[in-house]
Amino acid sequence: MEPIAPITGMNDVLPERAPAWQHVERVAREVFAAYGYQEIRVPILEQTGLFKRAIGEFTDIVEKEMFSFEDRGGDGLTLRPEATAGIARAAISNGLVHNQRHRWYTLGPMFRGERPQKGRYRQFHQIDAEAYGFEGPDVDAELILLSARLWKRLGIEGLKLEINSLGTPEARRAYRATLVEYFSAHADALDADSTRRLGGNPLRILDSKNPALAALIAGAPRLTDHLDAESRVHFEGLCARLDDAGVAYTVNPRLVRGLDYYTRTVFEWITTAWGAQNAVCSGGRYDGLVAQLGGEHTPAVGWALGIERLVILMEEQGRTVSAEPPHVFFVMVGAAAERLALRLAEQVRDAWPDLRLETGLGGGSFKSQFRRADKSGAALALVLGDGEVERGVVALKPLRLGGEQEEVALADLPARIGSRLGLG
RNA sequence: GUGGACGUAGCUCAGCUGGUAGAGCCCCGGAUUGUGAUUCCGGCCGUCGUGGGUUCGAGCCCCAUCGUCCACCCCA
Repeated sequence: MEPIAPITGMNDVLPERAPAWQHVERVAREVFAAYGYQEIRVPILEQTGLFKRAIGEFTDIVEKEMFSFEDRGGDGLTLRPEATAGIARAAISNGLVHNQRHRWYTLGPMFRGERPQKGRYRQFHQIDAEAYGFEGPDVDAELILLSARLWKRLGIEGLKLEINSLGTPEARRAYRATLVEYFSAHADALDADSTRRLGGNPLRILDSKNPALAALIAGAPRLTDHLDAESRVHFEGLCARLDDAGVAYTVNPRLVRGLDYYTRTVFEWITTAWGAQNAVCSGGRYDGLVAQLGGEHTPAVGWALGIERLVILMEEQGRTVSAEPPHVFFVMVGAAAERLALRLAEQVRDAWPDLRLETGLGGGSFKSQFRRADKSGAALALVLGDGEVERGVVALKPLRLGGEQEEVALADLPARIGSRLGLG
């Protein structure tokens, strides 16, 4: 039989690495709770039209990266490539945008059909923060502070914050026209990628990593010079609050984002440790999105971080997280011992609900079961063989505790385990 | 979509200028017959990614194909 292969770019998170994921998710939930953000869960599948409308028809994501298909009724469905569109849709569907304010987070898988490489996968996982109904730069600042706290809690170092403002859609449109004019005048100097972008998303030319274009880009008209007055005030408000909080940042006038829905604030937390896949967390404001999806005009802002990238970063910085070993490993040799041991194990678990007790299922000699007991990292071994069964006792052998091996009567087992391990 | 590397036991890898496969780890058993990490001994494990071709003979050469990784692009 041929084994069935996994799907390209879709990875298994094995038990060895799962504790790191759990840690990231647990800390994130705690930090969100500390700021009053509530969890919202939305479907992984949405109508294809939602993403086209939200993200933009001419973005790379929509043009060539979405996993789209028709269901049996002929409806066009798409595995979500990002979380914001679905959440904005859910807010509208559930009547949560009228005169209301919400701070939410969600977490889960996203799908984009790109070529996989380090830190980039076809199924990847994001933690996503969203705030609806807040107009001012205070929420922009809060979201950034929240993320900064997350890095601190996770012990991640070396992330740099870059921020920028794209202004209102009108200001952005005007700037875009200026930019097209500028780059068209120097069309012969552009490389292939930038020429392609000139028609679709000229702002992205500013983001080019091609050193040959550096001078040309440096001479391009600046977005910050074309900001409308209100957006400027908004941006200054954000900067002031970041200054107040002592969060270091760089204003990067070339920072634009790949998704069409951003307005005003955009930001990225980037790592200098990698090459191109350097964005660990990024987001911005999308005041027009809810209206664009058919809801009442509602200001909104949020960010998303990539769990895979965070976990890689933590590993590279030596912050590994491993599973909690069992407290107790039950060595049981012989048919009678095995049956009695399973019964006793249940009694112990009844007495100590938080105790981690692993049994030597599958049998094996004393030697091999003790080897497993040692490998499991358990502090204490329970030993049950024919001799103990006859005597009506269980042997307790400390593996990573002081003290001697002892035999205890069956009825005393839970209490004795508790006192050897120093449990409540 | 483009470019570059690599695909040998469950895992990490070795295999010289082509002569029908090795090590370590893991797992199992043993070292006075019921007690873990170390040490020693033994055991288990492979159609060398797949399909063609060249050759007396290919893991080593050629072609194709699939897959993985890295980079570009894009993004989390």
